[in-house]
Amino acid sequence: MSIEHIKKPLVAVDTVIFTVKDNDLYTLVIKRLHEPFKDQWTLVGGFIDVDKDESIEDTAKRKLAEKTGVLTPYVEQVETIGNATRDPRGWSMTTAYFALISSDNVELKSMRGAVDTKWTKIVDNNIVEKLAYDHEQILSNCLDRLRSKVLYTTLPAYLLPDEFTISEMQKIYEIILGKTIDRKSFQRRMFNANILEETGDMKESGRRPAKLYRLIEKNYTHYFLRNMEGA
Amino acid sequence: MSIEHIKKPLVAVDTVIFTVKDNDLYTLVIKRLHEPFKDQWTLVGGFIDVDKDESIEDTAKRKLAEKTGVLTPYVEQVETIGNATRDPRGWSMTTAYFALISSDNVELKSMRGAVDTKWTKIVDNNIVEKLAYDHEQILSNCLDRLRSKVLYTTLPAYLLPDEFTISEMQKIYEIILGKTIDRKSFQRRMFNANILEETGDMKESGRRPAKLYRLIEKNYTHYFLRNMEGA
DNA sequence: GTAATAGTGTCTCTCAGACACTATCGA
DNA sequence: TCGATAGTGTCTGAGAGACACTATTAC
Repeated sequence: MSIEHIKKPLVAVDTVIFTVKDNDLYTLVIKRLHEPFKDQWTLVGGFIDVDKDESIEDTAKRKLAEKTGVLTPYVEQVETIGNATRDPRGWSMTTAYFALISSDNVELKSMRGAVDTKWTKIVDNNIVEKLAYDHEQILSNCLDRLRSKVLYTTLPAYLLPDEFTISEMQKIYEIILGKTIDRKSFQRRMFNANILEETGDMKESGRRPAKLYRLIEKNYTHYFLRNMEGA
Repeated sequence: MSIEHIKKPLVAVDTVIFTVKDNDLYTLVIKRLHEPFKDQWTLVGGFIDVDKDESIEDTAKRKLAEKTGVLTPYVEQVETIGNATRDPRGWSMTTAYFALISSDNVELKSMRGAVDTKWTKIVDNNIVEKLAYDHEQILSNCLDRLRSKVLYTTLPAYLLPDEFTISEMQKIYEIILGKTIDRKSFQRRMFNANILEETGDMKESGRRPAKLYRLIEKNYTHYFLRNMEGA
């Protein structure tokens, strides 16, 4: 059988991009302009363009750049779903990624009056918008991956600005996990990991000023040997 | 732009199936019968058949069943690689899985004189056969995933027969990790996890007989909160 | 002074590593 | 008896959770 005669599935990429703003976790959704599912919300994604994209991760990054206006600092592949029923147009597959970006760094193209793109708050594992296709399942799986990694990595650092206080870092962890963490335990864990250095400056906040830190290695993720309590 | 005009990539599935026999970890490889890469070894895989396969995981399981003769008890998706250069026939992608099976359960179709399929030993992260495409990279990534999961899960149980001694279980862990584990620590960890029950029988071996155990829940994987020493 | 947040001291508990000791088999 | 493997007792140390205490700011 020659390769030309194989019926090929439709191939897409979808990314769940997370950011944290104030006291909440947000993700970016887009309104579809065409059928199927016209006017419904979806994740950031699209078909692979064999002419434009050198690799599948390029597709993810290109779509993200188009929607957020910046290069996303962290992108991780989560899963690929493919079956006969998820798209009414036929057998289709999608590779799902999740991305993290500091809300300080995101140039909110989407918030500049664009009606077809918006950041939506994640409350109790869900968002108010109904998502088309199986995108709610994908969002849920990406959230699970993020939450489980938060228990044993320093991934949330990608959600912080370049300089931050230890309390701000802890707050990000707490927002993702949806629960509070003991301050002393958190600080001991982070300081022992040797990933932070003091900037020398303090953050003034009206109360006692806090030391500012930055990551010693900007794109390094530390893996701890023990989980934080996940129960 | 209509959906029919999008140029679609080639889509394949490849699986690294592991088994442990005697004192070594093995994986199944296949010799290609056609160009490109005719007569070179590859992983177990093939193109998605949009008519036969309901889902992408079905493809993986179907290909495995064809080659091993049995339903594989554990299959996990690892990654999807897609780019313009990995296949000389054009932009192609593959979703990689790894599978685990007890050497007792595998009906070695491949060993019954088939010259195009064989189990090959993994020594130092590698096999003697050179693999076509980027399959060595895929093998390496699946091995990494397996090794890292062994440090905090009971996944290796899928490599054991239904009834086994705790020493046999430990041996599997040691073979995968390539290092010895303290017996007392290992037993404490497994017994505290509450995943094993005594069968009541003993395994006679010429020396002191050992208690036989089985999994309380056959398809449950326990996740520990702490890693074994991975350093 | 108070309120609020930053920062530290320290006790307890869990569990992994290390390692020694005992038990039970065949020869 | 010995050699080999099975099974257990127990000490140590790392690090997480809990929680109390001190420090520094604005008011």
